[in-house]
Order: sequence, then C-alpha cells, then structure tokens
Amino acid sequence: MAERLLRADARRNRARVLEVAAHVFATEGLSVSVHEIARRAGVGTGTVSRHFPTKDDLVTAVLLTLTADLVAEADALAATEDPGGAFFAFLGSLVRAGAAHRGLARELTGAGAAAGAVEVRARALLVRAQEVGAVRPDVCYADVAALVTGCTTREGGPLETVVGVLCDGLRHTTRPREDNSA
Amino acid sequence: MAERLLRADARRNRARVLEVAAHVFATEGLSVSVHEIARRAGVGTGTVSRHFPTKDDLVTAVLLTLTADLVAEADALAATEDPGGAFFAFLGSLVRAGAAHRGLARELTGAGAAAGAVEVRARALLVRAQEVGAVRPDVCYADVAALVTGCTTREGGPLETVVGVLCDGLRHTTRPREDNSA
Amino acid sequence: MAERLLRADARRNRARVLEVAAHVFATEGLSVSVHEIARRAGVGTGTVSRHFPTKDDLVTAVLLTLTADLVAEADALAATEDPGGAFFAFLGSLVRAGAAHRGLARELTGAGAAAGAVEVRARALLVRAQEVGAVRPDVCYADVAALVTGCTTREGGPLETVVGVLCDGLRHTTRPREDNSA
Amino acid sequence: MAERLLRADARRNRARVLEVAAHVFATEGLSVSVHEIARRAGVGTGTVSRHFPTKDDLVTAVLLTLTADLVAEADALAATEDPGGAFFAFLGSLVRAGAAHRGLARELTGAGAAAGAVEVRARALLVRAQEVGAVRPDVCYADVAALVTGCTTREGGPLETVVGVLCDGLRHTTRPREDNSA
DNA sequence: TATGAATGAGGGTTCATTCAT
DNA sequence: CATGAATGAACCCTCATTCAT
Repeated sequence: MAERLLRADARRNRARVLEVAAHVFATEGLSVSVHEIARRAGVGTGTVSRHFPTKDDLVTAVLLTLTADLVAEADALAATEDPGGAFFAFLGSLVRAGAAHRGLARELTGAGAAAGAVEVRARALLVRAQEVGAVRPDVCYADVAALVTGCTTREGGPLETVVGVLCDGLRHTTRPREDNSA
Repeated sequence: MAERLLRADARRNRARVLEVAAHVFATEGLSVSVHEIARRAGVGTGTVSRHFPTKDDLVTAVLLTLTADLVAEADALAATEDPGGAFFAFLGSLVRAGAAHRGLARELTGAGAAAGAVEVRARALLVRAQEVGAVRPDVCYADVAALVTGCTTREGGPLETVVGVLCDGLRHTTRPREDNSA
Repeated sequence: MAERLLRADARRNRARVLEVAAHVFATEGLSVSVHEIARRAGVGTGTVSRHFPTKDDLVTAVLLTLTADLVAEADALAATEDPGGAFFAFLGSLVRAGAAHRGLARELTGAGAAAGAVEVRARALLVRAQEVGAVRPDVCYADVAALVTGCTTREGGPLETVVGVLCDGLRHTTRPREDNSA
Repeated sequence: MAERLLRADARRNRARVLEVAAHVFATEGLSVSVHEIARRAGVGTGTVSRHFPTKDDLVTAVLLTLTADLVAEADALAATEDPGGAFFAFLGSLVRAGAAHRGLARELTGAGAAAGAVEVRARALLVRAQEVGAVRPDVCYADVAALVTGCTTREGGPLETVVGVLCDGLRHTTRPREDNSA
C-alpha cells in the first residue's frame, strides 16, 4: 500500500480530491475540469496532478474506489448457496452504485482497466445463475450491462421498480413468451 | 415555418448540415467539433452558426429530426385497438432509434424541448397499456425511459434480447413476484 | 502555393506572425511562448495556432523562410567555375544568416526537415572545394557545421574576422602544420 | 567559504547534487527539471533548493566547478615561456571542457559571474600570444570565444580536426591572406 | 537540516462563436 | 447569405519554488 507511506496531510488531500472528484463526476459528468475539482477540494491544480498525473488517472482512481466495495460484495455472494439470489442481489447493488455515481455508470460495468474486476465477477455470477436455471439462457453479459446502465439513469425516484422490472425480465420462466417484435 | 422563407440554397445547406450532424453525433458522440461537422458538410463554420446559433441548437435540431418519425409512428399506434401491442411496439422503435443515434439516446426519451413530443406520446401509450392490464401498474414513465436508454447502449450485438427482457419485465403478470430486495 | 489562396488579411497575419516569430526566436531563443508571440504580433493565440498548428511548425516555418534565400544562393554558387570561392562565399552567407537569427543557427546547418535543403547544398559545395584542393581534405561537413555555428554566436561586433579565421583555417595549405595537441 | 560551516552530511549532499547536475546538464541540457536532478541525486527537492535557491544558482555553481580546473591550468600556462603554445593549448582545453559539458559551453567562455575567471585568463593568454606574434593581431577575445563555442558543438566525432582548423586559422602568418568577402 | 507535498503561474493547444470579407 | 479567419477563454499538464512536517 503506497498510501500508507504518504504523509498524513498528503493522504488527506488525496482522499479529499478523490471524494470531490467522485461527487462531481457523479453529479456533473466527466467533463468537469481538473481546475474545478481542485478548486472545490481546496487545493492547487498541481496537487491534483501530483496524485493523479492525468485526468484519466483520476477517473480511474474514482472508479477503483467504487469498485472495491462491489468486488467484495460479489465475492461474498459467489460463496452463497443460491446462485439466482446472488445474481439478482448483485444486480441491485450494481444499479445502486451506478445511480449514485451516474457519470461513471458506463465505465462501472465495462471492461476499462479499473472496472474489469467488477465485470469479471458479474459475468461469473450470471453464468452460475443461468446454469441453475434462475436466469433465462438467451441473455449475455453485454445485455445485462446495458440494462443495468439504463437503470442507473433513473432520476428523481426510487430504483426499486426499475430493478424489479429488470429482474422479472431476466428471470427464467416456463411461460410461453409473447412476441415483442416490432 | 421560417424554412419556407429560406432561399433554396440556404435550405439545402441547412438540410445537409443536419444530415451530417445526425450521422456524426450518432457514430462519434456529441463531442465532435462544429468545425468538423461543417467540414464534412462542405460548408463554412459560419454557415452552421447561421442556421444553428449554438451547438446546442444544432443538437436540438437533430433530435427534432429523429423525433418526427417516432411521433408519426406513435400517433398511428395510438389509433390501434391493441394498447399492449402498441406500447411494446413503440418501445422497440424507441430503442432502435436510440441505438442508431447513441449520442442522442438520453435526450430522445427525455423532456428536452426537442424530444418532448415523443415523451408525451410515449406516456400516453404507457397509460393506455396499463389501463387494459397489459403492463404492470407500478411502473411510471421515468422507469420506462431509463430502461429504454439502457437498451440503446447495447453495443456489438442484436437488440432483440435486451428488448425482449425489457418487455417481459414490464408485462403484467398474475404470478406472485419474487422478492428482489438486496 | 497555398498561400496564394489565403485571403489578404489572413496572409498578412500569417506573414506578421512569421516575422515576429523570426525576430523573437532570433533575439530571445526558442523558449519564448506562443502567447507572447501572438501578443507581439497583435493577434489572438488561436490565430497563431491556425497558421502553425504546433509550436514546432512555427519554428520550422521560420527556418524555411530563412533557408529559401540560402538555398537559392547555394544553387547559384554551385554553377560557378570556382569551387573554392563558391564554398567560402557560402560559408560567409551561412554565418550571416545564422547570426541574424541566433536562436535558429543550430537548426540551420542541421538535418532538421526544414533545413535539410541547406545541408545538402553545403555538403556538395564542400566536397567540390575539397576535390579541387581548395579546402583541406581532413575536414568533414560536421566540422564545418560546428564552426559555422560558433561564428554565429559572435555578438556585438563584425563577423568578418571570425569568418576570416575560419576560412584561413579551412584552406588547404602545403605548409607543414604545427602541432596543436594539448 | 560558507562550505566550511556546513555539517558533514550537508556538504556531502551539496557535492552530490552538484555532481549529478553537472552530469545531466552536460548530457541532456539545461532543460532537465530540478525534480529530476534531486531524484537522481537521491535527495529531496527542498535540499537542492536549500543549497541552490534558484535553478540559475545551480547552473552557476556547476559552471564554477568546471572552471576551477581551467583556471588552474590557465595560471600554469601563463607562467610558461611560450605564449603561443600556452594559448593554443588552453584553446584545446576550453574546447574539450565545453564539449564535455555541452549545455554549459556558451556560459563557459562568457562573462557570466561564474565563468568570468576563465575569461580573464583566456584574454590574458590571447594578448600575450598576440604580442609575440603567434596569433594574428586582428582577432579579439569575442572572436575566439565564439569559435571555441562552435567547436564544442561538434557531435559524434573527434574534436581534433575542428580544433586544428581553429588554431590554423588563428595562427599568425606572413602569407598574403586571400579575400573571403562574400 | 532534509523532506517532498503543495502551490499556481504559465506552457501549448482546442474550439464554440463572431465578424470582416 | 456564405465564408473561414480571428478570437480568447478554457483545457490539461509541467515545474521552479515554498513551507509544513
């Protein structure tokens, strides 16, 4: 942990920048300038650059922060006896995390270096849930990722309904499916 | 209609810019520069600015172009005898339109001045489908819009599955719903 | 000539920027900022960038301006009957050009894309002068280039002496050379 | 000498920084950052700044280091019986020192505060050599300094030829000089 | 003293917008 | 009207210098 080696004030600044960046990316998108982030964090622009040499590094670091919890949760769920429940539970967590950080939602489920760890686990949970017949077999991870991304864009209201719809749609069913072709 | 008053060449330029902008926004996102659009349209930057004073105006105009077809379709479907089928059909069209113009998908279903006409009609189709019990009563338009937006982000594969999941999830069912709480 | 196609005012601005840049590079070196050059030329920074997308392009353009005359002169001298005289005359011109644009002297004799045309001609003149015995055979172009560069750094006085020394040193002689080893 | 008052470790740090700076300035030019020098010297940036408050001070100090040897040599040569030999020998040393520290060559022969001691001695050697007729009487120190600077820019090859040319050009001769005017 | 984190002015460059031609 | 040159604010990033630890 290189962070352990940073001086107390540096660690505090780094954390503050990360926090501000996470908030600002979440609420205003990735296009917010590094200057603005520095200003809101109460540090000089150079301080941001020192901790995160490029803006991309900063985005990645924010993503890593978000993914840490998700990865832990995914690993816990993977050890569960109920593959279906595990998958659907993780789906909800993904949506909530993405919704809380809207600007980063796309990256969260994607294959970017930072978020890859989440994707790997989400894929595994999906496969396992399909193997036990809890999730319809015709969906692939890309389908799920797209729908999750969509759920995260739900603004100004609770996420439950939208997640509920998504889960119901994904659940395996023996009912004959109706035709939805346009 | 101010367009009636434009000279023939001006009207042609306006149309060409709109066409090019729609294409590049769809394929490369909204970050493409106005210069680049002008260049590809074979006009000067000033010509773009004359017809669309700000870049935002250009985006809005492109949206209006896209929505015209959707509005027509929605109106046709609204005259149909089958509210459920009408709604699900429109859902597919929305997704396809959004996917074909990825950079604008978010605005398509939203309340922006440009896309409001689509939203009004989509809301009406939803309500009617819910009234006849074809769509679960607990979803609201914002839920649907979010999920549609998600579907449009499905890259590198067919949209059918993702739309299918969405429709299945939205369909009204008497089966007891399972608990998806995290 | 693309320049011919520029509007009159654009051509004037381009020329003005080039002129200012040449002056400023000559007197203050290449480290002067593009902003400063724009300011002194009385144009916006964007105007400089439009004509010379990168700073390097600007430097190259200034060099090209300088080299044009030298190339013409070298070609004229190459057609002369007196290889020795041609070479020594060109040497003087090189030094004068370099001294007048000190910041660029190094690039002038070098192999940079812009100045390569000068180098090619200087090499040819040197070889021809050596072939007729007018220049000592043990020097190579790199030696000459270094010495020319040195002459250009002569500040606050006439260049004649320094060029004279250089020419005398380069001239072929049958006198036994004295030992200069340290 | 303030150095006498420094603690042993401080003196060691100062020497190490100087040594590293001399090396990197010589091989990579003056544009290398102070951070980089500190890093290679294994000290903090603050330590560099403590010993050399500004970057310019550091450059000057490096120059002073280089000049020490040259000053000693010049003094030894000045006590010699052969003014001509002394001058030409020193010329060679100057060139070699400059070539070994290319980034500093310009300053070495100049009137900068650091290198003034060298200049004073070089001037004296020149005058004496001219007085005994070993060096042509029409050159002044500025001429010599410029030519020496040029020699130091000779890259990728031996310095002997270039120094040889310079010495031959400077040597007094009774031969009628040819006309080098352009 | 030594450290290296913090600073912030300034670097080169891009681009939406304006306006003379 | 069409043009595209001009504008200048804003972008991300670097680095000499300062100062709390």
